[in-house]
Amino acid sequence: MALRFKNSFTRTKEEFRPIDEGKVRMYTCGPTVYNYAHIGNFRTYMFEDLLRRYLKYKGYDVTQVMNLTDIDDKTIRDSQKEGVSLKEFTDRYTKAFFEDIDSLGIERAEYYPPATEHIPEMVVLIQKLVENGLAYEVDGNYYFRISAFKDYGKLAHIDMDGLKAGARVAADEYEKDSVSDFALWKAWDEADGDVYWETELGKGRPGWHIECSAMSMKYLGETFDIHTGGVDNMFPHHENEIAQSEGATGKKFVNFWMHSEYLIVEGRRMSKSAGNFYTLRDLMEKGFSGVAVRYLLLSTHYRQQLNFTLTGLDAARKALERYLDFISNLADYVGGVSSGGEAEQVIRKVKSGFEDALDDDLNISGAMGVIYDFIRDINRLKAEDRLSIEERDQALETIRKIDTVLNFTYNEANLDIDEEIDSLIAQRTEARKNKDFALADKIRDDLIARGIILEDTAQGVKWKRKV
RNA sequence: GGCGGCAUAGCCAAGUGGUAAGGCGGAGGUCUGCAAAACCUCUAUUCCCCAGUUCGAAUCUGGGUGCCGCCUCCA
Repeated sequence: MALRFKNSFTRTKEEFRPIDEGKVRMYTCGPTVYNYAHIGNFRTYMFEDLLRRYLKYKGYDVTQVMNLTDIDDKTIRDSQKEGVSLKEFTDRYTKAFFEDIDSLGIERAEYYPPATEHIPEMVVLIQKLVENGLAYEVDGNYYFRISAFKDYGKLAHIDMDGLKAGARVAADEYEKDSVSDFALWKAWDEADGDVYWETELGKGRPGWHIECSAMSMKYLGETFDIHTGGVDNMFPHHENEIAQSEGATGKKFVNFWMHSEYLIVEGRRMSKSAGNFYTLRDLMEKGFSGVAVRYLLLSTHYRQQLNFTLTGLDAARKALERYLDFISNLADYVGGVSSGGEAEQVIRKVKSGFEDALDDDLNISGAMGVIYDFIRDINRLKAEDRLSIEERDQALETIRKIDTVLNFTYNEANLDIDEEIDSLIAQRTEARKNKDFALADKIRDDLIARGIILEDTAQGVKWKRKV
């Protein structure tokens, strides 16, 4: 089956073909570094991680760019509130962002351009828009003239004439030609303090949308393959990016637009302004691991709203445990007789099922379904001692290949041997030998309280950390 | 007012014309000192409601009900 993605632009599933054979260039809207990112943000980054990992699994050479918005109203406001420089402020949250994506096993993009390091590129782009008659200046502010760009609204399918002139239009934007025109460059005012750039456009700072146009085209070219973000970015942000980019180059900006749905919490919309959000750090403080959060965020299809609950996170943790135990127990399996071709069939089935599902617009639920079928089938052969060493190795190789996409095993490196635990296990083994089960069980319970789970197997005592 | 999405078991969720995947939870069993892990069996006569098309519909059409999102800087 061919790889197909739902293209938000055409609103249909289309076969994916990159511009350059074997290479994919993608731009993923990144964080505004003014706070710890919440799990809704990470839901989107997780979808993008799945996308890039699956593209790599399919053999594509992926170049991904994720911007870091380190200059906007919020970063200025909050850094001033704290009395620290913009740089010091945004550096702190940039660092936190990278720590968090590491905790979640999200693979690094090739480029993380910060907006503040690309002011000259933005200025050039704005000048070009002025030249093309698509931008105008009022008191040092530059705006994009939407009425001059005839395709405006084609991504979000919004008819500008039909827009309700509503209460959400800020009162202080009266100087624009049209309320819908958006800012490309904002002239300095006192509230900006020492945050400004002296440029050919004057003293000021960029608008929000322009950074994505400038930086995406710098690193990926004027036309590239995939652009992603949360659905809320579709309008106006992505619509504006198209207007800015195509208005400047006259070329098609992006071939495939992909948008992830919201994560909601207990059935309600989560947002930074509503204050009902969980950061990754909040969940880790409650004792959940990054990989459990990863499992939850990854295992719901990206175009489906994900209703986050702590109960759901716990269910995800348990399902993940089954997956991890499968791999770990399979690796320890000493082998039995050959299954006579059954294992091979099971392996073939999971490979094709996994790929067919993900080829179909990243249908992760379908993919997880066939993986759990595979786990049960192999475990059954194991239970019947009908899995040879060779077959075991093939099964292991298969699940590990699959795991390059899912990446649920990245915490395994943490399972380093702890001398104290070994010594307690030895004490317990001795107690069991002496039929002192009360002591043996106490040691086991104490370890469980510390997140260490013991299993008595035919090959001896195994231990693992709670995920 | 405009645009769009969703409704499948206690919970999460796949399935877009051929007779309901998978996970969590629950019940019983095998194994075990007891557990854990694993395996086996069971857990939706049915997919929000009504009507229609069809040999056949969770899937298509029409109508209804309920929930949600976007409509100018929120992933």
